[in-house]
Amino acid sequence: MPADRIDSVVSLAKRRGFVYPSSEIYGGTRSAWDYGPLGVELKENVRRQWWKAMVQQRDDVVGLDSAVILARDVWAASGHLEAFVDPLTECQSCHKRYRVDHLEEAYEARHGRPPAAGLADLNCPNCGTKGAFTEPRMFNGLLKTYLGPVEDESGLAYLRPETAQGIFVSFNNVLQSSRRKPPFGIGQMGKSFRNEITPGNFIFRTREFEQMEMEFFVEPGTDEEWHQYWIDERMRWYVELGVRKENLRLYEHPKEKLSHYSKRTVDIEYRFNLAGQEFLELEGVANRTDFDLTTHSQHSGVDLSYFDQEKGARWTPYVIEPAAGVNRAMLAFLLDAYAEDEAPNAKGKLEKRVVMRLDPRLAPVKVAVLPLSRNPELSPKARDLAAQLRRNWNVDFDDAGAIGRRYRRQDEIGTPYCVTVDFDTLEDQAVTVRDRDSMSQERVALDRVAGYLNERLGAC
RNA sequence: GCGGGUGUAGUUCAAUGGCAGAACAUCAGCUUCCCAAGCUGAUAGUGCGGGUUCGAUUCCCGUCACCCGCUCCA
Repeated sequence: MPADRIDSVVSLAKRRGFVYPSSEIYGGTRSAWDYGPLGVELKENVRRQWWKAMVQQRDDVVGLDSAVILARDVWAASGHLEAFVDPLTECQSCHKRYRVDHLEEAYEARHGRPPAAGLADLNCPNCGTKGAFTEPRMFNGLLKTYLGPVEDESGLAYLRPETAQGIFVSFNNVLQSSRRKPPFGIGQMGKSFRNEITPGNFIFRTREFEQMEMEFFVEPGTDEEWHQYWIDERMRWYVELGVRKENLRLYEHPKEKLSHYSKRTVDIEYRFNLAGQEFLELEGVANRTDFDLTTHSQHSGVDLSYFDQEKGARWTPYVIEPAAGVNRAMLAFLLDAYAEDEAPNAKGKLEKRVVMRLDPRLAPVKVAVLPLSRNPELSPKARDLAAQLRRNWNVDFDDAGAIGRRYRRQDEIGTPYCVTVDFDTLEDQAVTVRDRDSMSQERVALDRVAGYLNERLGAC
């Protein structure tokens, strides 16, 4: 893979309308990107494929679309208020975490004065080691807003930093209304917000981003098996949609660095070659144990455990969570689809061709209809065909300029099929269908075009 | 957050303290045109804000954005 592939993809993204810097006419705004006409299609296709694989095609998963702004108590219970908002430090000896202000208050209470050298003067309350604290850090913050007419504490609300909590707090409702029982899952896609300290690297880390999360509820004791199942399942998904196996790898989180809710987390990493690192996280598959359901039971006073009729026992399900980023997935698909090869030009000389080898299910445009030239007979015929095909797929119609150039334009955005209407069409009622990858051409009768494409594109 | 770098048309690059150019791309027209062909024409730019100056795209300051490195990364 060329080292500058990311640059080529970023440039192509802007040029062809996948991704632009947001608010560009005002100088841009940090870490915000807009998805253009092709980007919105690609992103939607990524989402659709996830939903199909994770919800629609499974009997044991149902969907949900919860609110972005949840009750404030949700974030107190989930641990996010504590873990996300305050300056935290960690003892490098025993890896216990503290709020910096708590430590300093405790010191002052004992000595009557604040620590002169700050954290370096403090002993770890747990293991006693002195001066082993990391620099205090504001962890990923929650974005705040104020609801209602007065901007005061009573209206304070948070934008969700993950979609998962909306699932946990609706657990009982879904359980009841969908008549499912563990093992079963609840899937959800949507925007989340994190006040990242260091956003950047194109769309890789942004403060506003989109998640595809699924919480899979299982009986305690079966959780480790299910965890492995979902790791494999998610790897398979990426590969099936065009990510090369050699560009993926698994990363096992070290025990001492696990997040507050997790027993084991395995990341699916992709070779992004960003931020000075070869592999970066694409998706996390976490075993969240019964942490979330238990903590919400305690804080809300509503029992979120499950009564197992068969066994006559009540237990709190463990949760396996595959949590993917839509934007990261889209970038990975773009990077692995990007290819340069050679194709003959009008003079028969080989020239560089940029081809996005996107899986047809992901391609923003499925079919381009191209009359051989702009002509009072060809163009209307081609327009009619385009209108007909448009009932099933995203279709581009283009009659401007040379035919070769129009093929190249479609190659660059990953359109799998080009249909050319030529002067013979007026006689034989047939068109040429050209395949993006094989560059092969086939003559297909006009009234068979939709069927021909349907065989190849299926339910794209 | 720290250090460094870069901001000129959609893109890649020129030039200049005194009218900012080109190529490619885009758009329109001509061409029976199957892989970025040809011809004619058109649209389009000094990130933003100050300062110095008769005059600033150029020099200075600030700011914003992006890139690289470090840091961070539940």
